[in-house]
Amino acid sequence: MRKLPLGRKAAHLTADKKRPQGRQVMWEAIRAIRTFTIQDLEIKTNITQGTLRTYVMGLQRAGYLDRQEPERKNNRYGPVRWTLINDVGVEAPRVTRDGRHVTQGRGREQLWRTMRIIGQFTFHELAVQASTEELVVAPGEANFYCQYLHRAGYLVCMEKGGPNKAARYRLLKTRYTGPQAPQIQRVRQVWDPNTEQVVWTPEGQTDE
DNA sequence: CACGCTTTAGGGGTCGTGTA
DNA sequence: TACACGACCCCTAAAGCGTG
Repeated sequence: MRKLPLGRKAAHLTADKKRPQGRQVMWEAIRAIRTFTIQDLEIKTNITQGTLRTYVMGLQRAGYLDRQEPERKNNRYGPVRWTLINDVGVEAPRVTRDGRHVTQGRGREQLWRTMRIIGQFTFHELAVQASTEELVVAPGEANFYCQYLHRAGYLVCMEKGGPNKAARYRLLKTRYTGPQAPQIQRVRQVWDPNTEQVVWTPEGQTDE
């Protein structure tokens, strides 16, 4: 039995429905049992204690969990018990191990949401509309995202781009698959986390 | 149980080149 | 000139292991 590869796995691998991964599984288990020890979670999720611990600590520091100090008996401490005190729903909170909320991915989320709201746009317009006080979306980033969503069939081109003129795109209503923004992965394939499908690859086949 | 270290990949962005 | 597009870089999340 060889050790599994270390490190983070690609999104399209971890999103396998049969083996939903990591944070979401832990969060669902926590919501199900409300008060628990790390051992309880380990039994319920089959996830190693170290991984459970990092997430539990992050949740505690971010205010989702309450920690009850272990009782001391026979000079030994019992296991720490944790209680869910801030249940925010089915989506697992994204926190670091020191309790900060993760902001990565917000840019794409804002672009995706904005596309749906404004309907049609050039990448310049999209970047402006998607920008907030906390996070300014760079036009280049909006452009990049548009290109890939166009290839993947989410966007149709209303007017071709040209000199001094950015292409105008429209989001197909039927291709709004859900609130989670499609991701462009390192390998340049487009992954839709809503449908859990690869919707475009550089090799060209987009349909399954 | 807390914490530090390591590894791999994702997110976000810049930059260079080709082109109309 | 401004857009299209690919190559590359930096930071860090996620997951695991080891140690005090």
